[in-house]
Amino acid sequence: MKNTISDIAKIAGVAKSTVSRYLNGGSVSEATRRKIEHVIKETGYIPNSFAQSLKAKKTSMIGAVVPRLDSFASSQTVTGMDEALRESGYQLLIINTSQDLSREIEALYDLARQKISGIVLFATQITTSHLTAIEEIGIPVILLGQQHQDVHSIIYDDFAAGYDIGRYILAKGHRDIAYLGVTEKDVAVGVQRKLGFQQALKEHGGASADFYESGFRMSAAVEAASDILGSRDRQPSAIVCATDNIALGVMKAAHMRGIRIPEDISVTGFGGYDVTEVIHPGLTTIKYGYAAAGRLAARHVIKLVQEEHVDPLTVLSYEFMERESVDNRK
Amino acid sequence: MKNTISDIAKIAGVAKSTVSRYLNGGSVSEATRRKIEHVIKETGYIPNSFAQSLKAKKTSMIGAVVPRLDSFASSQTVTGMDEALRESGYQLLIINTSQDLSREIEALYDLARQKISGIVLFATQITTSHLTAIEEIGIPVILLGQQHQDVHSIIYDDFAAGYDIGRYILAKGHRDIAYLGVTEKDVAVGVQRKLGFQQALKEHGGASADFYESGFRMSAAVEAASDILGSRDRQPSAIVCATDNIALGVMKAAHMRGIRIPEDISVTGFGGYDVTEVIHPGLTTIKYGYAAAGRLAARHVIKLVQEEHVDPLTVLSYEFMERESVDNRK
DNA sequence: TAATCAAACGGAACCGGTTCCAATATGGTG
DNA sequence: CACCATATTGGAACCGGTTCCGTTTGATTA
Repeated sequence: MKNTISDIAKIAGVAKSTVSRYLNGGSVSEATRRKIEHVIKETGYIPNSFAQSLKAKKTSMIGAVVPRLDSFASSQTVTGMDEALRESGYQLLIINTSQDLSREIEALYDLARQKISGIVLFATQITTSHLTAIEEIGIPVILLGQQHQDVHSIIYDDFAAGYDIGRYILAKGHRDIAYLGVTEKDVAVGVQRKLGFQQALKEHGGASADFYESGFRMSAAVEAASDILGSRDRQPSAIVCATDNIALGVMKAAHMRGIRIPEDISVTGFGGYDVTEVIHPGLTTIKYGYAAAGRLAARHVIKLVQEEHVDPLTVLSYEFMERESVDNRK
Repeated sequence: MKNTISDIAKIAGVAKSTVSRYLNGGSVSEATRRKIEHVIKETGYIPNSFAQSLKAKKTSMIGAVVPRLDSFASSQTVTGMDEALRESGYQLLIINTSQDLSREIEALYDLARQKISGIVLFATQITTSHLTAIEEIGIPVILLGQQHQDVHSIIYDDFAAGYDIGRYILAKGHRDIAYLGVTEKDVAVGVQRKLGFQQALKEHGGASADFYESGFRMSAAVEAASDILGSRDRQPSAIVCATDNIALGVMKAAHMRGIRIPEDISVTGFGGYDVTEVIHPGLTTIKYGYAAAGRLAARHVIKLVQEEHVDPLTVLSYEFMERESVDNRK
């Protein structure tokens, strides 16, 4: 049972061009329409989409290149993208790079080979390899989470968010602060948030902060936090964390040492993961609209595919979520 | 700049069959090899994978049909699948159905159209439409999370897990128990876990349980829990929840009412989400190996594609995670 | 030196659709 | 009834690769 369009045509006693017309809404008489319909139902014929795309020279697929799937931010964003794409008749093809930069490049070429119409790149760093790849494949690309002047970008306002967190912590009276960040290779998370925070610190004056670095995973944060909490010299009264995951790690480390939050030490996060709301105490954090960002990225990339105008840079806003993890400095 | 294999051939001054041979490791002389290599580098030629798959009549893609992406279980499982597939040279195509059963059916046909080699279906319910679709598309399918005699299945041992939880709660001295479950349409989560729990109850004797139903989302669980905790008649000393999300909802509801866990009431979950470990108190729960399940599903589907033997049913084991959310009944 | 053989290569068919174009059928009009 | 516009249909070319087959070339061997 091969079931190609020629088979259908033969059985129905018509030319395959007629079957094709039937399938694509061309002019077909009522009589043959019924014949063909019957044969198709009978045989369970499913058109081969390769042959179609080969002729059409394109697909209705949009690629998403993500560093990891099992994070709150990624999965929310991807879900948002998927919704928006489906509404517009596009299909999403997700490529997970497991945080391997070289695989991001591979992914770009891979998607080009598959004649994907557009790509959303969940970026952490933009290297020259990225730029040449984007250039070479000749497919519209949207950068999500990082910006570059040569590529359409959608970013979160990490600087402003960091600034807000800084102001808030200072307004709560904290003067000895630990900032637990991540690698500066990640411009948005590692640099911008910290810069915003430092700006607040500078404007305020009279407060000092020590800067530490941790990995993105919670276990790394637990370790880093243990170092901070365990040192015998002056303890910070607040720990500002570059991500919610890190903040959760800090809270766990604190709890293991019998340090109470927020009575003994205050903690803040970044991201607005769902769990930050349900845990006790609730984590004060910055909430980004990941799903909305995904939908926006989808809409942008579709516009680019259709050669409509898209602003080269979109800055997304955020929400400040004040919960219970920050106390007034005694 | 079209850059088809014919263009390359023309520029290099050879036949396109020669270029094809060059690309696929056929016999090509050193001289022409260099010529072609040079032209390809020069033009940035990328072969069109449609044309390839059209001829090959298949792809190296495996589809995953998932009800939602933004859940811990799905994203972990998908990540595991992705890893295993990549190792074997397959690519993963994820289709998110947003918990819409009819879209699962669509997805199956969609994947068939795209000549996907195999499918892993993250199932919640198996209807006859599912079975006819699976039958009709003629592509190997693995059911993950639910079982059916006619389809290769991988399931978690939900019955045994429910039984273990029941025994544990009873051993801790609880006699008035509330079971907060989900719809029985979901055989694995809604039925099996409950049956296991009831079995433990029956074997033990002398304890009673009230059964409630909630949705899967945390907000639904908060509401359901509020009903249980708010009723004036006899309060249960323990609430057994069918998922971790529901347990988290219960914990939140309890906290909002000033009810302490585990001092005033004990709580258990199912699933083993990461957060259950970091929250306070840690949630006693059943931990499933989602990533491992994903990898296994990938291996199974690959075997099916290669027409090797696969056991029709694989039952995965689990880990009992005893934490702090259950106390001895006073 | 002639016969033999393998490597290298070109040409053509094929995968399964879509679409253009020309041929035929249909129907309405004067 | 002849004529013309329109609807329907079949045939063939094409999309961009792969592969089979037959020919050419150069080297090896008798």
